[in-house]
Order: sequence, then structure tokens, then C-alpha cells
Amino acid sequence: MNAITLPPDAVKRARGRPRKTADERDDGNRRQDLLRAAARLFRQQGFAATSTRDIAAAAGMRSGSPFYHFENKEALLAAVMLEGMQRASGRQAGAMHAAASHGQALSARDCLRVLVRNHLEVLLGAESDFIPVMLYEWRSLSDVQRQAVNELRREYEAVWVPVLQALHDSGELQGDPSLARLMIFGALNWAVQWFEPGRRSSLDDLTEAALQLFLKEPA
Amino acid sequence: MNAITLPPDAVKRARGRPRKTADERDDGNRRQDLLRAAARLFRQQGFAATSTRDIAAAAGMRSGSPFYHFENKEALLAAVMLEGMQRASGRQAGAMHAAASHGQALSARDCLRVLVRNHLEVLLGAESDFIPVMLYEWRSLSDVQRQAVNELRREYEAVWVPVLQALHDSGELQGDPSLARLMIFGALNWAVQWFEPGRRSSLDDLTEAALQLFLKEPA
DNA sequence: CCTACCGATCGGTAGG
DNA sequence: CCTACCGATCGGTAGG
Repeated sequence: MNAITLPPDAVKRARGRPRKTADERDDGNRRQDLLRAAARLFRQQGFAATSTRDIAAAAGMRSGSPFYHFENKEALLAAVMLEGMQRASGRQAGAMHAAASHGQALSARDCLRVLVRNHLEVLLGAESDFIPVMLYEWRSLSDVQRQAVNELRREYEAVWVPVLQALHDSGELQGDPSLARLMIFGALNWAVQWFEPGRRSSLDDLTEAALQLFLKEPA
Repeated sequence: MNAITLPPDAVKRARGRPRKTADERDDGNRRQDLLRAAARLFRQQGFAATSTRDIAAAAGMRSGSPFYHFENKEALLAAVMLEGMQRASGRQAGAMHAAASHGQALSARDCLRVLVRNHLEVLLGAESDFIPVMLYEWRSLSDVQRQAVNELRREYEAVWVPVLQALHDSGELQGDPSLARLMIFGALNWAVQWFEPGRRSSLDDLTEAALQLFLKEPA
């Protein structure tokens, strides 16, 4: 009667590996491996120039296996971008919180310093393939996916707005703050193209150079 | 005796289209058509995502014909970039010359205004696919081709150096001028990602916003 | 997650 | 510059 009450594939399942049921598989790890490999390759070669076979191989899988974790190549790209934005937003919130809890009153200038420094870290630090992929493979995303990523992106950028507004009010930032924000992001994001980690300037140097370039003396 | 003095293929030629000899073929035009089509498609879809068939069709040719004009797909990309840089440098030299010949003494600030305005025009104006392709398809170039493009690029950027140095000397630009140059280029080049021609801000608006953001009052 | 495979597309070429 | 074509590669799937 055992044979009758068991679900039809129970026997087959019992013959599998002993310590893992279907629900406990380390799918999360393999998925993460794929994401990391995809981020690195998409950044180095671009989305269209990277084959799903390349990604599979880099993650130690066979050519068909990525499609067990992701519906298609585009979904993998979207996942890389979403992962990147989540990390970036998390780091940004953490950095702002940590800075604010040291001394209580944080000047707008110091706020911007924290934001710039964190942005450069996200862009150029260790494990930094995700955000560059988001910045430079935007057009490879479908409309629906673009919208999803855009929402996280807007959240991330929204944190900057009151800081820049305060700097504008104090005369430390001249001109339309929203145009200034676009140009500041451009100046920082462009560093992806020329920054070399061990060379000449550190991320701290860049941060100070940016503040010097963008900000005036307080009136 | 006419028949004897004519070159051997004169008869054949005489049967062809009446107004064009082999040497007068509009090869230049067809090549230019390919370059224009390639620039537009490379910008919209990226180099790897654009097939040579797409480009041929956009130029009104069959799939094999681009290879009559260019050795391979990479050579077509390099040609787009070189063409873009030549135009950009030409425009830049013209703009500086025209500005300098109005009043004799051009302040460093006015020089920068001319350079920024011209750069935005090259980047965002009409026929503006070539430079964005150069900026965002850099990695798709072979080393040899990269070097060739890089030479033109250095020439273009070299014009900015003394201007920024002068602004630094007068206190209008703070911080290391070479880092400032990289960040200024970044701020401007990023506009490719967000600028919409008919919308809100004009290129003149952007130019003034950039100067406001980057420059201090003269000491 | 692997094996084996498919249809489509791609860069490029020979010959005219 | 076109026609006709080739070998290679690609995203993705069925079945286990």
C-alpha cells in the first residue's frame, strides 16, 4: 500500500542524492555564480558580444544550464542590473546612516561627500561589474525590464536631490540643481572609462577633486 | 583612327551609363552611405547587435556588398570612429578660430564656452551618431584600430588643456586640471544618455549650466 | 543541471 | 556591387 499512497515520482526522488531535497538545493549559490559571471562578461565584452555559453562556462556549467535559472538571456541581464541597483541602494543608505550617526548635524557638503564617495565605490571598487553593466547596457533591456530597473534607479538618485538643493540654497552649487545632478552623475560615471585602481589617484582623491570642481565656497 | 586611339575598354564603357566612367563612380558616396548607416545602427543597437546585413539594407545594398568597401565589420566601426573624430576636430578648430577672430582677446572662460558648446553640438546635434559610437563602442575596437583613433582623440582633447590650465591659474577652476578635464568630459559625454532635442533645455542652456557648475568667480 | 539537438542568423567569400 | 553560398556560432528546448 506504500506504493499507492506515495506520489508518483517519490521512488525516483528517493534514489537521488541523500542530503538534499528539491527545496534545499543550493540554487541560490549557482544562481549567484551565474550572476557574477554574467556581470563580469557583460562588462568586459558587452551584452550582445557575450554568449550564454561563455557565461555557463565561467560559472562551471554546460551550455544549456543557464536556462534552468533564467528564462532567457535578457532576463539574466535584467537580474544583473537589479542586483547591482539593490546593492548600490543598500550601500548608499548604510553610508548615509553611518555618517549621520557620528556627529548629529551633517552639512550638505559632507552629505554630498558621502554620496560621491559611495558612488565611486559602487562604480569602481571590488565586485563592481554590476553597475557599469547597468550604465552601459541600458539599450539591451526590454521596455518592461527597463521600467523595473528604472524604479530602483530613481530611488537611488532621489537621495541626492535634497542634498543638491540645500547646496544650491547656500550658494555652494550654482545653476539648475537637476541639470547639475545629471552632470555630476556623468562626471562620476565616466570614471568607469578611465579609472585604473592602483594608479595615481585613489577614490578619496577623486572624491575631493569632484567636490572641488562642483562646489563653490559657502556664501 | 578614332577606334585605335581609344583605350581598350572605351567601347564597353560607351555602352554603360552615359555620364559615368569607372573612375567617376560614386564609390565615395556609397561608402559614405555605408558609414552613415553604420553609425546610426551602431549607436542605436550597439556594434555586436548590428549585423552587416542590417547596415547593407539601410544603405540600399545586398548583404555581401559592404565587404567591397570595407575589409570586415571591425574596419567599418573604425572608419565610423575616425570619420567622427575628424569632423569633431575640424569643427573644434573652426569654432575656436571664428571666436578668436571676432574680438582679439578671448578670455579663458570664453574659450571654454566655445569648446563646451562645440562639444555638445558634435555630441547631440544633427548628424551626431559618430562620436557617441566612438564613446560607447570603444571596447569593440581591435588594439591597432584603437591606437589610430586614440591619436585623433588626444589631438582633440589637447586643445582643452591650456584653457583649463589658464582657468586654474586664475582661480576659476579648482583642483587638478587633468582630473577636472576628465570629469568635465564625463559630464558632457553623459548627456548622450539623457538629452532629448526638443525638450526643456537647449544646447545653449547646457553650455551655461556646465560653466556655472564647473567655474568659480575670477579671484 | 546535463545531453543532444534544432532552426536561425551571422561574418565573410568566390565568381562574375 | 550582386548572387549564391559556406562554416561557425548562437539562443533556446526536450527529455531525462
